[in-house]
Amino acid sequence: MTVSIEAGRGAAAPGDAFNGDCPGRTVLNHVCSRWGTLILLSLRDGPVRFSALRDTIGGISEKMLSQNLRTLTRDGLIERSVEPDSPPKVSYALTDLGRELTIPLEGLLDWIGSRTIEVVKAQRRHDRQHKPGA
Amino acid sequence: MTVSIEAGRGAAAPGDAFNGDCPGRTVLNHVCSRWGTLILLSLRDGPVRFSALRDTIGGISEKMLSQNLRTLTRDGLIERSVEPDSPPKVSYALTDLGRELTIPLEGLLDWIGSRTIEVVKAQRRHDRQHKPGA
DNA sequence: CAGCATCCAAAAGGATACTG
DNA sequence: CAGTATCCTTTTGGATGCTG
Repeated sequence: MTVSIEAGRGAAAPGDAFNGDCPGRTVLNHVCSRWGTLILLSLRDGPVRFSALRDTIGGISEKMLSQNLRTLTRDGLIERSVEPDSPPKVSYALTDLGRELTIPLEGLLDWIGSRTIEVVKAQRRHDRQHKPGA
Repeated sequence: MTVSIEAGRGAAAPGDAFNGDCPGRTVLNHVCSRWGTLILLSLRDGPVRFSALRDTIGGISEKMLSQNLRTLTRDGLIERSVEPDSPPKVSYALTDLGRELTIPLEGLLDWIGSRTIEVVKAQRRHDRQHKPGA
């Protein structure tokens, strides 16, 4: 089995995302999930409240938002804080760990912002060539 | 309903990943899917054959590999080429568009490689505090 | 307001069998 | 080798209703 482990080391690198059994894969899946990236990026400019997140991220349900928020909090990437008011005010913010992560994520977002048009063109080109319709 | 488009702007930016209806969201989902990121990153060092990809990406099934490969090809991010041999040799390579994308993606992978340990620690800390067992 | 629980629909994903 | 097709399981996600 091609599980080449760094000579001598007792364990495979935990951060190896290519290895389906490594924690790194789990982290990748949390961060790079349907909603994870958008949630993290929504927090770039400071703490944001639950309802604001829901409004910022088009199409997310409260259930999914809540669920992802819990996962990312557990991962130490974001932090939850409650102001004991009535009605309650809960906001979420990036931790230092999470903030590091937004650097490549922002690069990804920027790329999408500028290159999506190219992708759409490619899709159309592809569809024309492969569905020579009648 | 509630399709509030940012007032003032003539059209919603196609690349706005925060908007659930924009092509940018679709692109984000293709790139940042369970397998998309790993496939793209597997192609960093040049063309790779189907079976090699399957072996590199731990846990992926042939079905998912094939499916994602088709999607990313349609998006213009990777390119499929066949050497007409018997048995056939098919390989996949990044396009210029796809290569740009690997820059932030690589940043993400690097972060995972170096910070996964911190994430695991955070998870354990969290679990200890929230499951005060007995 | 922020959220969890429940129920149900839809999509992703895996195993297997089969083709050029 | 490099897939496709089919079937079936698992996961994801949404709608709704209820709490502090």
